[in-house]
Amino acid sequence: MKIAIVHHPETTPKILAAQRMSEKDKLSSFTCMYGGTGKMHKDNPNRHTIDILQQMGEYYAQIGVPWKPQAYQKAIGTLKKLEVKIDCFEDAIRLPNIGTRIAKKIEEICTTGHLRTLDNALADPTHKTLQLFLRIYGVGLSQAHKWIQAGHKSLDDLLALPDLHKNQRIGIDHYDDFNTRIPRDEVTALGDIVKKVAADINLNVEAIIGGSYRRGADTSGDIDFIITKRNTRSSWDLLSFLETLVARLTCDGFLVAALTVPASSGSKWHGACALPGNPLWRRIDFLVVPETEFGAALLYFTGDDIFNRSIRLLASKKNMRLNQKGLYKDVLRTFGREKLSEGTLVEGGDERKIFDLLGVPWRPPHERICR
DNA sequence: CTCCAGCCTAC
DNA sequence: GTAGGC
DNA sequence: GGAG
Ligand SMILES: O=c1ccn([C@H]2C[C@H](O)[C@@H](COP(=O)(O)OP(=O)(O)OP(=O)(O)O)O2)c(=O)[nH]1
Ligand SMILES: [Mg+2]
Repeated sequence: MKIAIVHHPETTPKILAAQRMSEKDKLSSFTCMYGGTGKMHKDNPNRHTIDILQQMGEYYAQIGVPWKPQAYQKAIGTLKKLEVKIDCFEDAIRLPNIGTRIAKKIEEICTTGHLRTLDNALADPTHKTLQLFLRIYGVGLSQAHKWIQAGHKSLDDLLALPDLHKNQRIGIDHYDDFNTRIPRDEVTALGDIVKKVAADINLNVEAIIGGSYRRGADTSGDIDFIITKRNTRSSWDLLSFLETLVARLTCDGFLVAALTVPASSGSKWHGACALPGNPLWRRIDFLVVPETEFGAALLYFTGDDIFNRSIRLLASKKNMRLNQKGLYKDVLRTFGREKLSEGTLVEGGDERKIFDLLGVPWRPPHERICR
């Protein structure tokens, strides 16, 4: 029995528990295996570190550095679960998803309160403009950087450009709308309108709101519908319904723009809508799926995106493949993990069965918040 | 040193 | 083929 | 940038 031994921080039970997550079974490195509720204690002792690392990751994403943003996201995920403050390199380096580079940064944040790398980055005068442009729907890194390079500084500058894409123009015209979160009650109200019209067209159709709403969020970035119909076996069986639905909702003045529409093989309609009497345009998505693909589609459209990527990666490690249509087995891949064969469908209809088949404990939607 | 999800539409 | 998006 |  050890007595009177001074406890080094890294030997506290909480840190040991976190270390254990990374060792042993490799499965625990998949965030889909334990999920998350997105709720971090407001008194999380690492909140300042998390905030700075978040900004660092966002910065790398904005300048287009590949993978670093995801790496920061994972490191942040680790810190969010801790109840103990990590303030030195030695403690940080022991944690899963935190290596030497981020451990150093954690120490710098805790001793100086900030990160010089980040301060320098944010001091760049074009950075604010970059952020402005990147929040335009239909504008990504490539376009935003080209416009900056060309000296553009404001949304008005951009509106004068002759070669704006259709959606980029809409994105600029409705810049504030699309960057305004939608309160949960409004999502419910928008949902009721769609459900009513859908039922009026065909009583065998069901419309479910997925996305962040299904995960229980109090505000959403957009509204995501999964639309299905009894006794259907291909999304092709629902395309005529989708056309009718869109036509009716457009006629009613509810749908105000189409952003992307499905090709003959497609199943997703993306556009904008507005509540009567509310000038704000909201982005809206319809995913039409046959009964046989409902579970996989629900899983996909419930997300979050990090959860999806994690569970799909897990599937691929088991020689399977998960997409919005189903779970497939015996998928052949190259040494570079590139898909060579489709594999054979094992399950598409039932969300729970997909979890089971992958050995992932069932997570209700509100426990699939991994960012 | 290699891998990091998987798919769709617009241009 | 590339960009942007879910 | 981290894991394997
Ligand atoms: O890169 C992505 C983006 C989204 N999705 C899935 C998960 C996500 O939950 C769903 C709907 O996408 P959306 O962009 O609407 O995200 P959200 O989770 O609904 O959040 P928000 O409140 O911002 O709409 O599509 C992915 O699988 N990969
Ligand atoms: Mg959404």
